[in-house]
Order: sequence, then C-alpha cells, then structure tokens
Amino acid sequence: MKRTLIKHVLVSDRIGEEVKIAGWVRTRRDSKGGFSFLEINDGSSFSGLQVVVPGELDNYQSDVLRVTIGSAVAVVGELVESPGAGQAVEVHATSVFVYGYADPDEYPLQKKRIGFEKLREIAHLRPRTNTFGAVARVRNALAYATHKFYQERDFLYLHTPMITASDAEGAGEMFQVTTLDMGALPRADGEIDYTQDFFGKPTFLTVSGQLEAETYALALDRVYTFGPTFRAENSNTRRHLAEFWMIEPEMAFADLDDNSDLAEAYIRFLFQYILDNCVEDLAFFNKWVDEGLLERLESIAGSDFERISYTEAVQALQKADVGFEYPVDWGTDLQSEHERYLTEVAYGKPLIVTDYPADIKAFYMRHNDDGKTVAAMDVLVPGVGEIVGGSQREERHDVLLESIRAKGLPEEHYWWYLDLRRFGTAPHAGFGLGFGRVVQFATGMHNIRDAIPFPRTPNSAEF
RNA sequence: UCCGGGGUAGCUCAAUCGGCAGAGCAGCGGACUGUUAAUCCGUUGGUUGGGAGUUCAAGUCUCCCCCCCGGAGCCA
Repeated sequence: MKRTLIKHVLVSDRIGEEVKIAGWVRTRRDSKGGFSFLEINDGSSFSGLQVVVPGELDNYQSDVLRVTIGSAVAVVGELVESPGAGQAVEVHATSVFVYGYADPDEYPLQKKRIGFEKLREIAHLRPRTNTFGAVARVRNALAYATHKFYQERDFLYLHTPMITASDAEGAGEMFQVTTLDMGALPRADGEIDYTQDFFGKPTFLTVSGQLEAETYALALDRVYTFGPTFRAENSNTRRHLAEFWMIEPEMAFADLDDNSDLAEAYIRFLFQYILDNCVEDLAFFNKWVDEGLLERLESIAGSDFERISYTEAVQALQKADVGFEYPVDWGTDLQSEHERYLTEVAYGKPLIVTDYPADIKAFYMRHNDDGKTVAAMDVLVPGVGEIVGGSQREERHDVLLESIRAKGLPEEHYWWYLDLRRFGTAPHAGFGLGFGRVVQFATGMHNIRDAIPFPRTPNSAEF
C-alpha cells in the first residue's frame, strides 16, 4: 500500500478510508483498557497524527508496547473523526510495523522541553523536535520564495565559485584552502612555496560571490547567487556563523534607488510568502518563541521601508536624547546601538540607510559627486540589525582603479574585475543578504546557530 | 578577541556562613484512565567541566585550563 505524508492525510477528506503513514513516535499513551495512543510525526507538517492501536493486534504486546519516543513506525489503518479534543481526525490501526526502536535510556529527546543549547550538542536529532522541524520548514519556504521572487523577475540563478584567489571585500579573515603538507611546508627563499600548492597559488574559501556575479550581470543583465560563504572571523555572537548562506542579486543598468527597491520588495515578499504558507509553524513560534512575531512579520510585509541618508541618520542620532556608548560623528561607521536605535526606536520599522562615507566602505562602491560619500545602502530591521548590505558599483575604470590603489589593495588581483570597466562598462548595482539572519528574523529564533541545521562557529564543527 | 554570566542526576534546576548533594520531569515497577506536557504510589540514578591549592571539612574559597551563553568589536 502506498504511503501518504501526514500533512496530506490531515487535510484530506478521506474519512472512512484506509491510509498508510510512517514517521517517528512523539509519545505513547497506554490504556490498560486494552489499547494505546501513538502520536506520530513525519516532519511533513507541524502537526502529527494520533493513532489508536487496539490490543488485539498480533504484535501489540511484543512490539507496540515496546515503542517509545523516537521509534520509527509505519501504520496502516482507517482514518476516522476523532472523539477526543486534541485533534480532528485519527487513525485506527489495523497494523503497526516498527522499523527501529529508540532505547529510552539512551535516547536524549523527551517530551519535556530541552534547552536550545543542549539541543545544539545533538544537532543530528534536534530536527525531530517541534521547534527545529518548524525552523527547517520555514527555512525551506524562504529558500523557495527566494528563487520564486528572482525567477519571476527574470533574474538568472548563478553559481559562483566557493574556492577563490581573490578577496572580494579587501577585508575579513578567510579560510585558506590548501593541499600542502602542513607539517612540511615547501619553502623558497624563506617563504612558503605556493607554486607547489594545488592551484599554484594561495586560495581561500569565498567570502562573497559578488565580484563574479558582476561579470554575469554585465552580460545577462540580472543574476543572483544563493550559496554558502565563509568568514574566519573569531566572532562569538548570536548573529554570526563561520559558514553561512548568502543571497546576492546583481542588476545591470541599475542605480542605488533600483537597488533599494529590489531589496525592499524582496524582503517583503519573503515574509508575505511564509505568512501565507507556514501558518502552523509561525503560530508555534509566535506562541512559544517570540510573542510579537506574527505582528512584526505582517507589519514588515505590509509597510513601506523608511529611507534616509547616512548624513540624515547621523543628524537624527545626534538629536536623540539617548546616552550612546559610542559617540556619533560624521565619518565613523554606525554602531550596533545606533542602528538599533534608528530602526527600533526612531522609526520603528525597516530602514534603508544610504550614501555612507567612502572611507568606511568597500573599494567597489560607486563614488558620489559630493566627493565624500559612496552609493551604499544598508537595510536595518528591528531585532536583527543589518540584514542587507549593498551598493551601486563603481563602473568608471579610472575611479575604480584609484579606489583600489587608495585602499592599498593588490591591483594585479583585480585585472578581470577592471576589464569589466574597460569593455562595455555599464552602471550596475546589487546587494548581499544573510540567509540565516532572515531565518532568524522570520522564526523569532534568538540565536543564528538555531536557524541553520549544522552551525559552524569558532571551536565548533561537529557533525 | 574584550567584558559579563554560567557548567551540579538522562533533561530543567536548587543547595543559606565552607558542614551528610536535593527536587521536578524522564526511566524502571505497580495502580488507574478515549488518552493528548495524563494522574497517583514506589524506585533506580552523581568523578558537582578538568587540574592544582587552602581547610578538620570544598558544589561553595584561591589559581590555571576547557567549554557554553549574553553583550561588544568585526560583519551578513
């Protein structure tokens, strides 16, 4: 008999019909009156299915009464309306097959709530909990919505390399990739001889696919990347991972306003999508994890983002009657506390801050006519802070070259990037969005380590 | 990396001034029951993160180390 996912059973009108389901047991409750209740979840939906197992089954004593939380079972039975209060339908089993038991002395999950920190130590089992099942489904929905959003707008999904010899930002610690024997590094003139390394030169895990994405945007007009990126920073916060997924759209013939429009439309689309498609999971998060979640998601999906310039932001902060730990001066970067004040207190909604001082931003950002600022934009959201960083790119060859030199970057690494400005250059713009931070915001999960299946952080690469 | 808070039973936590290491849940045994975080009775379960020191006596005080969490920096 063909198996049906529980999510489909729950919304079917197959009362009175025979169904087959399979999944993992959440609880078993026995009635000495001669039968047992099994709560079964297969991950297809937040809700599981209650199965009533009659004591008359051949393997009731031998198998069913041995079933405990975590066991994997298949059940065949009749779908009926449930007389109980907790569910609309249930299955009256005519057979129960146990694929695998889970020794309750050893199995670490229980009905009782377990702390997220403990669950990180058993990341291979935590998807079987309500919370992490829901996180996985919402994360999946956000990934699907991402592709849907860009595909519907004629963006081309681009695969950029994970191993790279260039440093996109000109800053930030990178993981080195090498096949050299670390215990016996080849040397030439006292330096490590990278001509003997796999690629013949030092290579690293990418921190961004942006520079490569620009090459395709300047040929195919609109592209986006969606893949893993890596930072070897010793960051120990609830918002940082050493390995995280990033989405980077890049558009040709576009300026900073087009960029802001895209970022706003994308973020609102994401949240509207999960509000429409993850109702049960979001209701769970709203009740148990973050009480204002639904209201916040609806508010962001439904309201226009505020847009201010960096200069205006600095003025607003200087006027604010708040004792900041860090002073606010034009020319220094906004601190976390400043960003939080702007998006959470001053405006109370997502905020796009544009036109930052050139000195504190990356070399590839387009210089404004004022000679001091660049066409950069950050999107700030309440609770998470900076969720998007982007810019219009410098398309003028001489200005870009000057910028590379001014930042002291190795010019020779950027020959192909500069070529884009020598041959058929065109204005273009794009941004990067940290996918984990979106999942964090969308679920209300406090720590980004709980928004990705297997988090990589300093000192932690288990599983 | 810096600052702060932590690490005690499988899990969540308590332990007063340094004085016999405890509870709830889970597990196990039993009772009861269309149950649904079931309930009731009983019961098993400890290298108090690791090491050194002070003391008659250390979960508790001192030092070193490891790990976790929060905030900051860096950033997405």
